Amino acid sequence: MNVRPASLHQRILDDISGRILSGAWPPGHRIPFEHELTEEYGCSRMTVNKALSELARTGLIERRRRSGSYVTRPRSQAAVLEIHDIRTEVEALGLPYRYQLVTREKRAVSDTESETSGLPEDIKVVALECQHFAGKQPFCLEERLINLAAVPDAASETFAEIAPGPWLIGHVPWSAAEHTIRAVAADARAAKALGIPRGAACLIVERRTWSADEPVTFVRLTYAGESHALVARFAPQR
Amino acid sequence: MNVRPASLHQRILDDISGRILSGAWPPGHRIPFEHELTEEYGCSRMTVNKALSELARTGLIERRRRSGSYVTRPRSQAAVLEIHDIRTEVEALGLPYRYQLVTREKRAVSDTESETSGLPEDIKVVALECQHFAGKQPFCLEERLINLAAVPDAASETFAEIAPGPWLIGHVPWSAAEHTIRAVAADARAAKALGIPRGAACLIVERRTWSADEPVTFVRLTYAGESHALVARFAPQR
DNA sequence: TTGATCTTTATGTATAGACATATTAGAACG
DNA sequence: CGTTCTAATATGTCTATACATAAAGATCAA
Repeated sequence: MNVRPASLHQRILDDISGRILSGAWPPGHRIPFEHELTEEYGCSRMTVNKALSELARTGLIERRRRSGSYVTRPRSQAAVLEIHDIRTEVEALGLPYRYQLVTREKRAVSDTESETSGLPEDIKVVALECQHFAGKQPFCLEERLINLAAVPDAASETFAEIAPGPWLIGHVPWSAAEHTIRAVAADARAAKALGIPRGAACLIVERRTWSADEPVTFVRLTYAGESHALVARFAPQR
Repeated sequence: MNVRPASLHQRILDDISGRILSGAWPPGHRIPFEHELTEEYGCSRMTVNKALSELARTGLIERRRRSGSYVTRPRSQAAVLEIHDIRTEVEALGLPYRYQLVTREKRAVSDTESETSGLPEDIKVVALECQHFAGKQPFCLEERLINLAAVPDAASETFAEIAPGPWLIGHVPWSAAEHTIRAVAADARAAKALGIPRGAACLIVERRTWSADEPVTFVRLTYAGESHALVARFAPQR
């Protein structure tokens, strides 16, 4: 177990979440009032409150004034998907990573692109096509649009040496993102770029990124079907 | 904006996360000490501490004793993937939902199943194969193993009327889950069940579920490629 | 120079008390 | 009987204070 004695509010939190996760306290069950826990643990209300507030923030319990705190009913499975840098993914496989720029052009967003990317039509972008290799094998095809209004520096970057993903992380602050994940059959371009037959299953991850409500970039990553899986974990605590 | 005046610690939290998200405070930047914020906001240290502790818990800042608090460098994009009940997904498309049990047997976990599912070998399970329909079209193929040691009630449930997903939510407490998402070519069984040609691209979502460290269930959901996409959102704060 | 020890400092945890606020059960009233 | 008001109560927020603890820096000794 824990050699280092956990803090008191952490112990309270662990005790309660343990009872919920084990099913001893089913959804809807009213957990003891703060003043009851105060007595049970011989501590002040602030300490109990810290534990319960945290449980409420993570969604394990729900608090109602004047009424008490209740175990929540799990609704939808909310899983946390960690989306890593491609270099990191490749190196985690123990393979040498190589990046290669295929095309780069500065132009306006086309009609159809606007539709798939969610970027407004006619804005100026840098359009990139890149390949990521794991060893000799192509690992991922990247098609990207970068909004020059949001990231003017992108105009003077060639992206010959550095991949746009890591470059953007250094040039744009934290941002909101939306990911769409789906399976498609490889079209001619993807088949050629990934060295797979046309029609083979591919995993596509599309990401739209905003910073301060302004669209920053749209990227479509295409992985050869069997070569890549996304993993998402859900654990109510820690 | 907010009509209801936010609490003070929430305002402090919003101010700081705003400065981080806008890029005003880049990764690595040391944010003011607690005693400085105490003066700036004219409040007690506990209030500032509550805001900073929460920012640290969500990973936006990192706290170092004797040194201060620092804006963290975004490592990987962590996106929240909402995985809904299949009925909900289908009805969100405006289509009538239908569930159908295909096979149900009680048996031990096989060698190969143990490998893919992560369930220990030789434990007793209920093995199910089910279909979910959106209108007339097959929408999703579900293959599931339920650990009878963890969920003894599953032995006496036929699953003819209710799908195992919703049934389990009512019979198992809060749990941890791991999702794996990938694209594969449809094998013969999937092609038949989904009404698509062999080799067509399919999206596979596999979920392993535990409750209190005991494996509960393994499920593989196979969607016809174009018919389904997963969406994950990332917003660092609220 | 190196290593051990002390000091300082910012965060980590906890307390006891205070007042605010939402909500509900019950009382009073029409 | 339904409605309105009131009092009770659990949570929400905040303060002022206290001591613990980890770690950076300074000091001193080998």
